Amino acid sequence: MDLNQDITELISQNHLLGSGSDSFKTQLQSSAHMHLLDKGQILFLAQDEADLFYIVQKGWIKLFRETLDGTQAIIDILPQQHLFGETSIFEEGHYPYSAEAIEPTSVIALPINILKDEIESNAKFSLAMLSSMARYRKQQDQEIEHRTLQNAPQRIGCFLLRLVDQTQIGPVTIQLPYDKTLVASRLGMQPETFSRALTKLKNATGITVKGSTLEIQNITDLAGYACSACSAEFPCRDLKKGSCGQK
Amino acid sequence: MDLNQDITELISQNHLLGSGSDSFKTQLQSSAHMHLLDKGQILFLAQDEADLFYIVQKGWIKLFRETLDGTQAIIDILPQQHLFGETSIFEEGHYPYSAEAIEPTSVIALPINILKDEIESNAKFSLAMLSSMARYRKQQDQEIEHRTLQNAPQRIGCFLLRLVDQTQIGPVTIQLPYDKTLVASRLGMQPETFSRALTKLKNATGITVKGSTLEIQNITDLAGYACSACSAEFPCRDLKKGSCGQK
DNA sequence: TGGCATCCTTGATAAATGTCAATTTGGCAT
DNA sequence: ATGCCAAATTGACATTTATCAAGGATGCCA
Repeated sequence: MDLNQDITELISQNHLLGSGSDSFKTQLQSSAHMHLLDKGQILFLAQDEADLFYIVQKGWIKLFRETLDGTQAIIDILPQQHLFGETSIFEEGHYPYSAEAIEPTSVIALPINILKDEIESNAKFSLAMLSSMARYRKQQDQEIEHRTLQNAPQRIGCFLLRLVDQTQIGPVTIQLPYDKTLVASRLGMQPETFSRALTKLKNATGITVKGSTLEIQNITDLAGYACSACSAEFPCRDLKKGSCGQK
Repeated sequence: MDLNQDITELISQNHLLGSGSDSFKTQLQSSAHMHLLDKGQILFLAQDEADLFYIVQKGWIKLFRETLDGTQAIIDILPQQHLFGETSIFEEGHYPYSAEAIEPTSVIALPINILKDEIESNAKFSLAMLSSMARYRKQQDQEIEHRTLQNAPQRIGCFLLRLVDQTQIGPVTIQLPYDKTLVASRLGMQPETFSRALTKLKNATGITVKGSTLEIQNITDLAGYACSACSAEFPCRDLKKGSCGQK
């Protein structure tokens, strides 16, 4: 069947899950379920009891937390292939964030117990988990640094640089992966600030913007502008891999 | 000897190292060296080759990274007992940050290979490492949220709350652990902003300030002020443990 | 094709934070 | 005690970002 085929691939292609034992992968596969989510649909809320973890099969998942008055802090916006919800293993069985589909999205639900057992019984796998956590941690460190040192236009520039093949030289055309409003909140700023900051970035680096399609004339110029307020040297090789890490 | 005594205790009391095998601890102990650092002395720089990791024995260690123009982003300021430098295991053997003593400080240097071997050979230990990383990760998530949602006075309030026993009710006297300038940079703001924000906090919550000694009249008021812009409910039990996590 | 909802942009203004400069304070060593 | 140095505060001002309000663009569905 097509579905099983897909799930098998998703599991084995995932950096973390793929490094598990065969029996682990078989077990996962046989208990996997696909969930279809509408745009805006909530998959789970922070503090919910966590029996399942997920892989994004298609679409995008927004992870966030919110204060009592409803203000949201976006933790991340995950593309295909990404794992999420698995850290509840270390959170006494509760999700540490809420998850919502930002467009029609399908996810694969997998029992978290199977993962937990594999971590505890397969030393090699727990090392893989460690290195996956380490990669994530590095990303978070970078994120904090960016929020501290970069202004709005620079954060946008940095975001764009991660969307492109950084070894390329010539002009590149890229597509924003989701709404500008979402990019804004992903970068911790208001939509209005994003809009104005993008204009500034345009004037400073010569990129062109048409809707959600951007053209970078000169990657080096963009990097010079964005990365001057960052401790990581360009190209950000760490981040390229990091951005495919697991949640 | 006193020194060996101390090191033995430091190692066994550390949440992570203490969970290692006996031979691991013996090995660590026999290759441990004490380093004395003056105020302002650099222990290592980001990107340095990492053969050693450290425990703070006495004093404070500032972890930071800086951009080309010398602007610093403080990652953390570590008190006694804290581990640091160990994540270079996952960074191809290079330190991901620089470390500096902010006052006369002694640290214990330990060979990172011993740690690496223990992680790879002792499954139980690698689980402990995992949970230590998970705790840290949670802290980082919180940190990002705070920077996104809290303003300067609230961040200060939150910082103060973590210095006190949050279950207490009556007035509490606390001592800032280090310079206000450092607290400011730890919270990602300028010294001037810190000073003014502390005045605001004073007016809003009735705390009193005399030099580096603060008195909180009513913890609940302070929490109401600071935690209203935070997704974690007060008291922040996660953070209390988290703040003793490893680096 | 028209209409509608959503997203995006822009303007005006306010609030928060950063920057620079000038004092003031407080601790420490002589 | 005195003087000195670093830390802290305060004022004036610039910059950045947020907020509120209005108008324009875009895409989708009937």
